[in-house]
Amino acid sequence: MQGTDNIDRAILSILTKEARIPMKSLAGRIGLSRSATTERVTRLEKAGIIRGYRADIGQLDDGQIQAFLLVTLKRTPSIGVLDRLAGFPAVRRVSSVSGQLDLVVEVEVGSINALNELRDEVATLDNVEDLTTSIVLRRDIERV
Amino acid sequence: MQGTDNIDRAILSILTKEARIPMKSLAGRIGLSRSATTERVTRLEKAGIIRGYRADIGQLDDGQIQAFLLVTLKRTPSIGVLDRLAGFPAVRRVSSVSGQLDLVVEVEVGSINALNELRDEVATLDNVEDLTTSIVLRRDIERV
DNA sequence: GGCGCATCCGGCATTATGCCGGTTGTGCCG
DNA sequence: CGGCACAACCGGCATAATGCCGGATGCGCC
Repeated sequence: MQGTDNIDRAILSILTKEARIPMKSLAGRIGLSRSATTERVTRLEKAGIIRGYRADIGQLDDGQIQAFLLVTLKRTPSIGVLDRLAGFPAVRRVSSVSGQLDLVVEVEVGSINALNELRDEVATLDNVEDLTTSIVLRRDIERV
Repeated sequence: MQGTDNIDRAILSILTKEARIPMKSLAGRIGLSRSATTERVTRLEKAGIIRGYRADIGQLDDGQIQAFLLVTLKRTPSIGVLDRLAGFPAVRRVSSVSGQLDLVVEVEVGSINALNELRDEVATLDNVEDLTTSIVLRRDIERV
């Protein structure tokens, strides 16, 4: 077994845009048999290179808002921390970019509690320098 | 037809975490028949609520870097602009949050050209106020 | 009542998948 | 050199999932 080669990169590139594509079609596009393709994808999944498959949600329901938590950290957070945050039902997306944490949260209007709980959770991180919560109504968001 | 109800929210919640789940399993979890579930998912896709399905890539190859383009815009960009940017092969993710544009790009080490081309493309947007390109090596990123 | 419509269900033909066994190429070592 | 181990590939068959119907049910409305 070796690392990620060009075929794997092609697979990742396609799956990044069409995660629900049948393995047979994926195989056809990259020029391999179905079984070989499935094998590669499985390997990528087990190796943690493919972390999972997510539906890309465009618009939100009117009955919901999106909240953005922008947090400045002293150092890059561990995967464990990010996974814990991502485990919150309200959390849509977590990204971390060199010392900055960016949460995209979906909350029911009227139940800002979920947002506050999450905010508290984030605040307990030992390396938080600054914490900003901005709430943006759906209409202001064209795409997230 | 009506807007997004609780069943749809359940569907979205599951698909957000397991986009490749078979419709049959999804149906079982939300307590509907397979055909009804498929119908709902199809409706969500056509309505643009589900924009697509993406593989969530964890680690990157050692032979690659990630580059982050942080752009400040005068106004929220149109979906067309974002889609055009997302069409670049190197682009992993595009997000836009109330006037701020955030590109996550994957580029081969040594072929910074792809990054520069993208940077130029972004610079042609008519409402760009500020453009910052930061390049972060893989080791600095625990999760994106 | 009777109509239109959204939503649901089950079934059947088609397609995709999981799971094999078998082949090929490559590096290693006696 | 011959043989071995192993990764990576292929095709095939039983099983599972999907696409695509027809038909039931509930609801608002003229």
